[in-house]
Amino acid sequence: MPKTYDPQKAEKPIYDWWEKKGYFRPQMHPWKKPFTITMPPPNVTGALHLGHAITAAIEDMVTRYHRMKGDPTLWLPGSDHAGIATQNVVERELAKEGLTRHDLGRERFIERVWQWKKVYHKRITDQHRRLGVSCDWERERFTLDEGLSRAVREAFVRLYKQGLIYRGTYLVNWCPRCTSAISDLEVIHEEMTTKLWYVRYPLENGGFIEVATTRPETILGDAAVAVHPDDERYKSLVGRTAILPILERRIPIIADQVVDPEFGTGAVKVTPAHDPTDYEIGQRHNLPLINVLNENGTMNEAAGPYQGQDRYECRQNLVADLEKLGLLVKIEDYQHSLGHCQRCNTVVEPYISTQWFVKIKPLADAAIAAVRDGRIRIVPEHFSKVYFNWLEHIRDWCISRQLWWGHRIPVWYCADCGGQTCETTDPTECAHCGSTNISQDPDVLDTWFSSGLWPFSTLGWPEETDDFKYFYPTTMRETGYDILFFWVAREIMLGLAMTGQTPYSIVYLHGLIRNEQGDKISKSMPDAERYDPLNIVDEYGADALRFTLLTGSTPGNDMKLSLQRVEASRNFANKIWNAARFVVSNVSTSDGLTSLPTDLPLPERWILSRHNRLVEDVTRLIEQYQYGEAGRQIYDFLWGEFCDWYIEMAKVRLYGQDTAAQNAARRVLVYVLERTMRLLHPYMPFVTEAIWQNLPHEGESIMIAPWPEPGEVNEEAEAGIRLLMDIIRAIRNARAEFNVSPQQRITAAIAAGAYYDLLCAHRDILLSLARLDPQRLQLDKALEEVPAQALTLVVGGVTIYLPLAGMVDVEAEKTRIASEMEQLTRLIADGQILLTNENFIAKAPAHVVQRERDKVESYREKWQKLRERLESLGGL
RNA sequence: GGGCGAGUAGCUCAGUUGGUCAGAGCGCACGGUUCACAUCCGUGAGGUCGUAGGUUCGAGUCCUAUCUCGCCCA
Repeated sequence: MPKTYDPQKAEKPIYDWWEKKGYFRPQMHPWKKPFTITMPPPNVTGALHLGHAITAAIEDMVTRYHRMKGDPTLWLPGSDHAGIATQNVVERELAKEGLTRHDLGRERFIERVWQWKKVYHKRITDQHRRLGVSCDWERERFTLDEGLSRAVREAFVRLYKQGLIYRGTYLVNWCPRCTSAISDLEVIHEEMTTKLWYVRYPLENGGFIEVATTRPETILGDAAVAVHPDDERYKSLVGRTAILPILERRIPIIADQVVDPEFGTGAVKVTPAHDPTDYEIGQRHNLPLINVLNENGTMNEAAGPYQGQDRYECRQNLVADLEKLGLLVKIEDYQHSLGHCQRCNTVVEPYISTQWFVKIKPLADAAIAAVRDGRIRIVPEHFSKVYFNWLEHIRDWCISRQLWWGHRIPVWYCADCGGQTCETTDPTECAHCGSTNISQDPDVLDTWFSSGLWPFSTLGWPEETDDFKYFYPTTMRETGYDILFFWVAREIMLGLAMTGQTPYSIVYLHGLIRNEQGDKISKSMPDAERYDPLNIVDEYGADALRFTLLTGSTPGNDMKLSLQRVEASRNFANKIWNAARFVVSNVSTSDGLTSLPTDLPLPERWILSRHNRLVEDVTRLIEQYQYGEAGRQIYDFLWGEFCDWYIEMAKVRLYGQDTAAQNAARRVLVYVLERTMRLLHPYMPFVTEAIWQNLPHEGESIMIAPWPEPGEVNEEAEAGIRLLMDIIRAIRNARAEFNVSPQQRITAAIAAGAYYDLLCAHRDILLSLARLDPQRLQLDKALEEVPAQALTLVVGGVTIYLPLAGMVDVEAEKTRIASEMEQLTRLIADGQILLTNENFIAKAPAHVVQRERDKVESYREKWQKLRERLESLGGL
């Protein structure tokens, strides 16, 4: 084993070997309940970022844990066609060649996207492999696969036939750059400072009414002016007619409750075709829908003289014209939130358009019930509230997109009778009149419609495949909280609607990864490369990145990833690598794992007890979804107990003469390290495999080794070693305080009292770890004579005298002891108060009271010993 | 406007059923070529756990109010 662990060299061969061996494929034992998790499919055109890395780290950790537990474990990978995002990317590529998708035509364009998909898909899966994911690549799926497309088709047809999917002409969110409708969720509201224009509309028969607007170009689509019915200022104007500037259309002045008298002048223009509130006013007052925009954001023929101008160009020109006419009163700064397209950041327009919608209320109600009655548990729990809050106020879901890349809407329109035909197989004639003069809807479905079927479409649904029957419902959905609505809620709704079952029983939500400054990491950041997971893996290793992500965060909380932490994790990998090196160099292959000698010495009983405790705690924490805490405990045990203490104690025995003790140490070193590597394996799969292969072990690979079962805890051994450690620490502390050189062996006299046997038995450990001089260590139950010029340390009933030659000033030592006694007096007094409190004695649990009593008792004992010392030094 | 979360050592953060919970890593200071590891070892300094009340024998841990920051929805 080389002196330094090199992840760059180690990781790739290990991964290839695992994959070749088929360890990622589950064994389907019908009598066992499987653990199933489907991977959130990354967008096929992107690159993996740290969000994917934490997803992979958590899901792989959970997967490896369950696999080792013996559960038939399936982690199913895949990717998403990501309609708008992918189409945008490819269109941008085409633009470089001076082409649009229309130049290629639908079929050739889609071919082009497939080519693109192929390249990026490979890149993403390679990146995932670098992270060590143990997913079953043979079951990998893509949302546009034939099988998944059939699932989409089936889901659409079923919902259509149940009347839960309908087509209608409504105001939708329209992105003029994507020239497509988008759903409410895909609109990003951003607070912005814009202008508020105050415009006077002339009244028929003279006078004016003044309105304020943030979008003057929509004046061209105005159908009315509205005021609040109780607004005294305008009461007399209601029912009269205003004349729209420029177009000179006659529009009514109406009264409606929704008008806010505080906004602007209290009178508002009403543009039913370009504003949701105005749309509702229009419905109530029977106003015409006057659409003034084209799909691409230019003005249409209804805009009169402005036809053909871009919406913002028109705005400018219109305002200039109003000014010329003397109708522009003033312009103010105005702060409000503006909707932007999630994919291209273009300002979204409310736009009248014919689209397909899912009638969401019935689905949402079922999804709410599933979480409310506990069939699905969300971790962390507080996200349930967020989930309910959204589903309770949900609006119908616009699922059609005016794109080419995606699942085409399976509805055919009849040119003869106008009827719609919607079937799971492509129809050749109209279902209503039998005409063959039918044509398919040109639009495609929202990507999230297919993602929403992911937990079962990937397993073969709607076919009753073996996989579907065995693995569905899946166990867990693990993802970032930012797509709780986009994805998780829709999966639950569609899962219940399609399969009658919840798609999983646990939703585990992780937080977002940010940089040191707390910014969301994005491709546009100047130092984005530093946070490219692959660069981090190259520099520190996949294990280091994974361990950092897993232990650096708590569920649902964002994490600022600091590269210093990744470095610390890399150091940890190297630390255990070296611990293994030490163990391997001291054991022979005959030091097997199966049986441990009975009658083990104290340090061995201690580390085994600590290890057993660890197994129990880690298992419990993982079962409670506290993955970070579990990982931290493994770290603390390996570094803080196994390396810092047990290995050091073992050295004393290994290099000593007692062969039985040597043997015990060797066996226990291997036993504990091997089992702890298994605990750590889900967190750091590569280094643990590399180490495990060097240790005596049973089986081919650590990733299919069984998860350790906890054994006995030995309180007595833990107490004994705790005392030894306290004594050693106290001596080291004193040495450092008095600047004794680390290599210098010092004299000590120890009055061990009741612990005489214990200390005698581990005299060599004391000598070695506290660097005492074997010739000048006096160890007795009690000491008859004690040097005056010595430092006194009282540790749990044991008194240690360190005559640090010439360094101890008796007067100073007396003062030090006195002040320590004073401190103890305070602690004893505090304890007394508590112990004389009847309420405390009566109400606190017995073990808490007992602990308090023991504490006070030990303070008293220590105080007494210090007092004796003080007296022997001649008091103060 | 509605909802959610966070405020704990200089920095980044743990602390899940209220009773060794006042912790870790990094940073800092001092000392170290101890035969696994300088990607290391030993020792140390530092926080009245945002603020004010309350519940309780006992509260970073529960309740109320409040301040600051962040996010989501409308």
